[in-house]
Amino acid sequence: MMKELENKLEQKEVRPTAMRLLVLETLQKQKAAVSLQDLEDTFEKADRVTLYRTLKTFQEKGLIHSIEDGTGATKYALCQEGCECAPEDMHVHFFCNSCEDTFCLPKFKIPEVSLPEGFVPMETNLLVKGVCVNCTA
Amino acid sequence: MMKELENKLEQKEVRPTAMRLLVLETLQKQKAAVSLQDLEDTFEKADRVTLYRTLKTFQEKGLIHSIEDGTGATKYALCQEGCECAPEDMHVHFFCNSCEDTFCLPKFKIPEVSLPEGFVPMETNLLVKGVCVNCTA
DNA sequence: CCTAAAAACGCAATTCCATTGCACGTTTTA
DNA sequence: TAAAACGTGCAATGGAATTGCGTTTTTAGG
Repeated sequence: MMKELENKLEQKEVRPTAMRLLVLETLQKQKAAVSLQDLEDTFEKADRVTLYRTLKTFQEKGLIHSIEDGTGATKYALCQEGCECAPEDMHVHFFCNSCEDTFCLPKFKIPEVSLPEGFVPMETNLLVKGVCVNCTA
Repeated sequence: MMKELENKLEQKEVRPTAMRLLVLETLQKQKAAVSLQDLEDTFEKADRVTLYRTLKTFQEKGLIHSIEDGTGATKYALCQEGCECAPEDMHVHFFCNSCEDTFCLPKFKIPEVSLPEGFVPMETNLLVKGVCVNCTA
């Protein structure tokens, strides 16, 4: 199983260190996006900066993407299957006002947006706030 | 002219102090959204906190709205005519990667987004990043 | 196998932005 | 006009992101 994680890292040209494997494993388990603080809480022994740089590396290599959900803390999420984390492949993020979790909704594409003359779009982020499926019950 | 500004404030139940009139006047002149830092640079004599609270008041009273453009600093913009700054009246914001200005595009509505079963949307923010009309030349 | 170079890590410290507490002056209102 | 409410300025705090640098670990070459 660790082998799978190793492969995943190596495919993206990220050297599979112990720390990185653990972080990747954790990210895979999550249903919601995680913040740096969340990771710190998960790995109490690990250094904040190491985790920070791990996330940064993952992001640069296209393993994860970051999300600004308005809470002030950046959240991170692995892209699910089918999502390349590429700018063109834009999906929706949902922030739950109740549980304050942020979800990545790769299956729900952002509709085309019309812009004024001369504005050239490169990437698009759509953040929907509301109540998530776990909190509507 | 100052009278107009005064009226605008009073209509929103904001008492027209000297500082507030100046800030409002400045905001009206802007084509792009401004940050607290921008205001500090404009009014070097004014206190950061006063400007901060002025913006906060304006926002609470519905004169302006805030924008998170991913730069870390919150930007603020007056709503143009026709925009009520209400959650339902959602418009697009455009961040220029070149000049790093953020524009409010009230004429361009956010298309309806479909969400998974059980997710209830309440407000929506669409941030498009790219190159603005001033930088495409 | 050994060593030099490169990469990752850990700790300390800094920066940037947002926010709060409190004292003081001004405006409103009873 | 006195009390209360409000606005302003200064000092200080807090949270998150980020950098510097020395140490450890890993990699690649001899």
